Amino acid sequence: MPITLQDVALRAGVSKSAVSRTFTPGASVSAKTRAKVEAAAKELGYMPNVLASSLTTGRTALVGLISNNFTNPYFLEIFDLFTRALQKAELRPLLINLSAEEDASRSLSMLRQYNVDGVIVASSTLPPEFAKVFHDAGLPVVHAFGWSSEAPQTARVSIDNTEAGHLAAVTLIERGYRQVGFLGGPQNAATTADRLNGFRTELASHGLAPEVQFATAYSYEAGRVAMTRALESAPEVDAWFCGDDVIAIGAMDAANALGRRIPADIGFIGLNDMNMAAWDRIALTTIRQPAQQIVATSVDLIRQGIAEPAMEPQMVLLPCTLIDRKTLRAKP
Amino acid sequence: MPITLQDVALRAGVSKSAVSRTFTPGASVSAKTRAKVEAAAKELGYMPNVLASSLTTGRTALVGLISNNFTNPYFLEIFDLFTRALQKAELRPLLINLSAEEDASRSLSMLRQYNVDGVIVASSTLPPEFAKVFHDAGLPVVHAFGWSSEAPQTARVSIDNTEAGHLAAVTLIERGYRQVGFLGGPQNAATTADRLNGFRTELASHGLAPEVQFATAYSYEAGRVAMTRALESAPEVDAWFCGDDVIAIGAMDAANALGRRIPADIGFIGLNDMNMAAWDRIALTTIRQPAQQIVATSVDLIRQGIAEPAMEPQMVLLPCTLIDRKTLRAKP
DNA sequence: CAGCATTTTGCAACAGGTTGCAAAACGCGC
DNA sequence: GCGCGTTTTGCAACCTGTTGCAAAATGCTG
Repeated sequence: MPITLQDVALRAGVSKSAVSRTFTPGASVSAKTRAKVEAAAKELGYMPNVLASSLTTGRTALVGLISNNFTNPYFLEIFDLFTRALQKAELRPLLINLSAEEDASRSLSMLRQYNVDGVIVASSTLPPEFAKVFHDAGLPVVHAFGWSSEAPQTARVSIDNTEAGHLAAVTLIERGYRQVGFLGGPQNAATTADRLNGFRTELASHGLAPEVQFATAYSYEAGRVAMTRALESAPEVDAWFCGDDVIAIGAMDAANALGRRIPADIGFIGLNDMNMAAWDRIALTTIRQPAQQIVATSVDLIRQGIAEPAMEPQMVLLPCTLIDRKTLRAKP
Repeated sequence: MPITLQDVALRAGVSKSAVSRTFTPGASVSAKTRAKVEAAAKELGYMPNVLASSLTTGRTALVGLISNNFTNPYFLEIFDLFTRALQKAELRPLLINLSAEEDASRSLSMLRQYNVDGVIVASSTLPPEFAKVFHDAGLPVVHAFGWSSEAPQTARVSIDNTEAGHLAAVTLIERGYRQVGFLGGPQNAATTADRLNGFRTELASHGLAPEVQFATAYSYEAGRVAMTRALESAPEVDAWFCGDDVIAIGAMDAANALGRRIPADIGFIGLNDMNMAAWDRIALTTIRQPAQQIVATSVDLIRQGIAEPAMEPQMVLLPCTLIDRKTLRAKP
């Protein structure tokens, strides 16, 4: 049914090789042949079959895009950025949703079956070891948004989470808060430990120690239930650093529901700076991850990894910045 | 490098065909051969190469998932549902982001190059004609969330938008609103006209006519600017039906910014019922689209389309329901 | 125009599978 | 053990492109 190389060759009166070479950048074809082939191809509406050519070239331009963050609106922004960046790089994202999948290793075999050129893991809750599996299978991989300081050596790009924790602590202290809390994302998330660490060390240098709680997921509900519990068990805390904006929103709604006003009675600072954080009714003071840069860098790294498989996996840390809105009281 | 059919055949002491047949459901292999092959395959860690087999079978299990709604959080829920449903059906989503792409037709050629088995268009702003292009190219296609009553005949699944408009009008009237407005999504969106139509006819039967406005996109900002303008030009309107939840949120923030209280001074009803609509600080009264069913049906239709390409494209309309929260005053 | 270097071309093998067909093996009744 | 119908098996061709290699064509110099 569809037009093949053969058809075009026949039509143009040349060999299959000539046609193939016309569509292979850098191959040796005379201008005359090229013209004939292109004319024939156009007439017939020919498109080379990527899959067939992948057989010999070993390249599919397919990239596995793996995530399990489908309840956190921030990741819609991330997917938007990733798909655009990949498209610009002429790479095609094969999207894998690991939210419900217990058996993550199956995704490896699936991606191998499709001969993907590389894999991007966009998640902070998938363990770094997960990314390593691809690396060990000889597949270029980069882990975005999932840095942990003690993770194995796969390429990754993220903010410096220790630094983020530090920044949160500095900010809270500067605003005069002394009884502070840490409401982290899932305890097993790669990033949580570093954030807590940075937060703790900075507080310690002021002789303070945080109340520590964890939400069970990066979601509104998880933030809400964790904060409802926390307000019970540690009512004295007057400012919380939340490991994620959506958790922060859930937490704030929990606080409001218990009659606490923000920021008059209790302050909140989030992390991510998703678009929604700027909405009037949210107006969340938060630490911004440079999502655009993280994504651009990740795609760059994956391209390098594809072009130069022997290369050492690179790890890049990007800086984060404070975005001041209305959920923390002003500097005294 | 990777293990091939050949390797397994050699190892198991059988022919290539025997190995191939072992991995082809329904093919004729004796239990003994199958056992030998499976053992050998396991030892070597063999996985069939889908791409190679696609050459002869013409099947890739790849499905193009096309959208341009990457700023509306509702669509993260949609992507979550789609990826899961597709995965369950053993289909792989090749994700295409058309947000920035002016030349939509390029996606057709790209998807053809990858030999996708089918295409799902998940968008209300891509014109029905866009879906038709795939249909005309002989590719099974279903258009989800983009029904328009006068669209060409491609398979599609959606709520009955006329009915949704009707339901919104009935609800507003029942609550005693008489000066009502319609703040639609983009004017060219497939669904907008039907919604307005249903809304209008029901109002007309009560001798009323709505103020009509359109947002330029399905986004918070678009809703906000449209409502800021509308509150200026039609301050007398005391309840708005918004063509989308996120537009409604932007609109409500605009109203609040101008000092109007919700629902005391002005009421809002949205459409979609995204998870976020239930958040305390939003608590949006809205019309729920049965997203789960729309997705499940779409995936079903695409499977049918793949299995039985000659089949007539089906069109299914699902019912929507009112979810009452706090942005409309109670029944008098 | 011959002679030589360079570029272009087609052939055939190959990538990793699938499948129609005929031959081989099997199962079973007698 | 034989004959017959079924099932299983392997061969070889094929799916759509790519590529090494040698032959053919071209360009250039003298």
